[in-house]
Amino acid sequence: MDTMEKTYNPHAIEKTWYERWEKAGDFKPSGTGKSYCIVLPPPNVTGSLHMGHGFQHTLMDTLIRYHRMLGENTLWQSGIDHAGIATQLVVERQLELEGKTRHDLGREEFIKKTWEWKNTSGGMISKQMRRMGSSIDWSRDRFTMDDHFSNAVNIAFKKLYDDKLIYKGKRLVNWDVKLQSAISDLEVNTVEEAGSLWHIKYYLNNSDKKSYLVVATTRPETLFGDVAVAVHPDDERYKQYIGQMVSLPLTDKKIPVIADEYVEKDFGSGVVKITPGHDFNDYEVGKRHNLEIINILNKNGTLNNLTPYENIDRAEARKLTVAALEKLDLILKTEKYTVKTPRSERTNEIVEPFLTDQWYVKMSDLAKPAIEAVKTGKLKFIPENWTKTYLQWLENIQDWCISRQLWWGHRIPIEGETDVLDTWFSAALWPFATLGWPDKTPELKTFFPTQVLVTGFDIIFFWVARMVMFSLYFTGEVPFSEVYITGLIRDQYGQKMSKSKGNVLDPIDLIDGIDLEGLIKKRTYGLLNPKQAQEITKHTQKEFPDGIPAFGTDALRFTYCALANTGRDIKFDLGRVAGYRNFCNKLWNAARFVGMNTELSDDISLADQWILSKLQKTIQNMHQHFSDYRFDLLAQTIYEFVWNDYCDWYLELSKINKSKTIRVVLIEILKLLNPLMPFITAEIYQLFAEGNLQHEKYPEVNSKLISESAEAKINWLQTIIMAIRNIRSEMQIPPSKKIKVLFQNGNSQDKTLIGELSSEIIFLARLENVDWTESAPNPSATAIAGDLHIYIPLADLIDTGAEKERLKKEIIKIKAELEKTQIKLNNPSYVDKAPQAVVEKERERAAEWNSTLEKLEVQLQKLT
RNA sequence: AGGCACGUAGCUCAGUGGUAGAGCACUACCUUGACAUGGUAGUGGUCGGUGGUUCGAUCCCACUCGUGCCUACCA
Repeated sequence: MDTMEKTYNPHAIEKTWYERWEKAGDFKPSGTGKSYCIVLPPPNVTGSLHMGHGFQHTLMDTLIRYHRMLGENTLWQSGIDHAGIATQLVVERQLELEGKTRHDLGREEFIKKTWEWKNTSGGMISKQMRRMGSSIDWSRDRFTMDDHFSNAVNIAFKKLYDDKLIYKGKRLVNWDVKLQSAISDLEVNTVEEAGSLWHIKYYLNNSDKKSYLVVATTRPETLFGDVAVAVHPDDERYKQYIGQMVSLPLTDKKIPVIADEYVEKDFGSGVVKITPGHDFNDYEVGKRHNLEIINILNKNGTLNNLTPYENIDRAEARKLTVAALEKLDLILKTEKYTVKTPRSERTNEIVEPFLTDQWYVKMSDLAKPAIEAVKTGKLKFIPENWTKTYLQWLENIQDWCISRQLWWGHRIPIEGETDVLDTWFSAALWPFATLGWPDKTPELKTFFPTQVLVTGFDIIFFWVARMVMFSLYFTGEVPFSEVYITGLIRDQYGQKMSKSKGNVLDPIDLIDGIDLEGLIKKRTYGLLNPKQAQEITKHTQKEFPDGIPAFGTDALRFTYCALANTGRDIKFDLGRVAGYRNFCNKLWNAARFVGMNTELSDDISLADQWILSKLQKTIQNMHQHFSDYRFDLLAQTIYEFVWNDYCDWYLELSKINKSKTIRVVLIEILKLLNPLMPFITAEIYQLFAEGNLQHEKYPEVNSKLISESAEAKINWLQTIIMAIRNIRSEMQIPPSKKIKVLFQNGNSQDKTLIGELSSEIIFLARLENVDWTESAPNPSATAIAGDLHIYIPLADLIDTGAEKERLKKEIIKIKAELEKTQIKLNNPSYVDKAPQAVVEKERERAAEWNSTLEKLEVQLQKLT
């Protein structure tokens, strides 16, 4: 077929297809058949496509395309998340370049500016998603801040409020001092950092300065907010002091010694300072003992006028406090100590417990049905073990702080409120609000509940659980019946891909290729630390001395599928992409070969029967793996069929006898592969068939075409061929050298098949001819296949020494196997207790090996 | 502290209560009639360790050693 290049060129193929599909409306729901819907986890409006997206989108698209080909009414609902904090930070950073803050603009103006940013630079990702081949009906694309969606958010908020599931409360929250906003528990990461534990004297009697209690703390600067010190009620050392007063250092204040079980006797000194305004535990202790709450911080993390260090940041104030205490000789000792520091996921600032008014969703009642849904099997996690993670969190759930002191987001719909809602509040409505809720739209009716959610385990709490709760609450339905949890893509060493590590790969670069210079530029762009940039440049140079070649979308998609194992880490290895690029090339050339052969017979040969039978089993496995979400096995199954069965054997056999089956099977392969590799399959398909591949029906098993006898026969052929090839190779007989093969003995099947398949044997093993013999020619190389002896006369070919070595090697191998088998068979309890069939099979094996061994030994004798 | 994974060939990973697999890498040979992004043949593993159940364990159970992650209020 002269239209096909010799080498597969992804760029040329992928250029035009997507646009064609999109224009033709190929991705719109068909409107007929059973409905199938996946909602896309909405990428952040600030985001660009990273490996995690590429991976998850590929899996979703593969499912979507598969179900579309099953004839289902298929919708992949896409959209973008307004990403409150992330987006606000981006726009603020831009203002910063102009020397402005958002406060210079004012709220209205700032929001306007953010919309402008969204409309010009936001949503870059949808362009990249098209490059990945994601078959999305873009006309249904949604944005969480669209009018309709915002309305849904308001309705949801009001309903929760009216049902008393939303309340406003003054309590300690996690306060991000940089954002100057509350954040939720989930947005706080606890990291272990080197710190100190200061042992501070709190005098019982300030005037004589003799007796004191020792308080151990990691945060001495908060002592200005202390309202008590606490000991364990059973702690004999301190029992006598309970109820007495101590002097708070650096102040004139007297605070009581209280008893509370929260105190661990064995930790530190066994005496804890109680600072209800700045510690979650102390807050609870304070509530139990009716203690005052003193706030000593400003919103920006500096200390306030209740302290001597007004407007000085916490960290600096800590140093000053310690110095002041040291000066008064109030520090008994300072221990090195690993502190669990809460840091904001967004800004990486140390989060402060801070007393403010915030809005909360009461979670316990919402959680119950969400727990039930999983326990009753209405909602299923795949892999199953995530069920436990989900349940554990829901069973211990805390109320959710949903107000944020930001400007970009859904404003809380109540009189006089300036706060906005946590982005995850709107995200929790995603599966039904995108389909039209609260209106009773046809889409909602048709596609909700959806079938499966594909996402990473990192947002099970943030998103999955909350969608389930809200969905059950607002619609009475689970939002999806299955949740497929993917692993996280890491680099080839198992490291998380991150900008600061400089190990990020861009899916688009894997598709289009990138030179070393470009890659380094990308990886080091915007890095503040020049040393870091040097490091990254160095390891990038080492790893990609020639940059990254263009692998094409199909190869990348196939790789993602092949790597989708059941574990939680996926090490991304470029070698795999190259391998699957080669697979594309293999398929391409197989098609080219098929195209070159125009004169095809209608006869069905044994090889045809065999490949058709193998095809049925492949089809069966593909369906099975799709329903199990085993994308890795999906990839493996079709890869093996195409390469090992179709190319290595069937097309080779076809060189003797070309039938139309070579085309038939190729077309079936294209259909099977299309959901994984939409571009190359579409390109090849148009060369062989009319119509649109993605509208074709996904192949179904035709059990009439399964032929165990054809498989057995070809299997026999393969054994014979491989035996001869093995001899050729080990005897160093050049491939170009045509040789003679002689058969001896053999059962009736051997005789029939040799008669039937002699030309195949001659062709595949590169023989001059085959013949039967009464006795082994001497010298000759020998292989035994069951009853059949295969001889290759050596006289004019090679010295007998090599053959003797080869036979010895073979004999050693067989002896080892035989020994294992005999140990088993000599064990009376094995023969007694193991199933009859297993024992029988073992006996047959032993007999066969015995006979083979004997024959090989005879042959070895002859040569010696 | 609790929970969850993982440990199989040099690397990345499948897998099964009954003969241990793939891809990549490696070795040798081959520019044979689609494909050198290829072909053919091969090397390579006491399936983390110990014990138990079983006729039989890489697989099931217990313990153990490593690795990673998640949750949690020891200042």
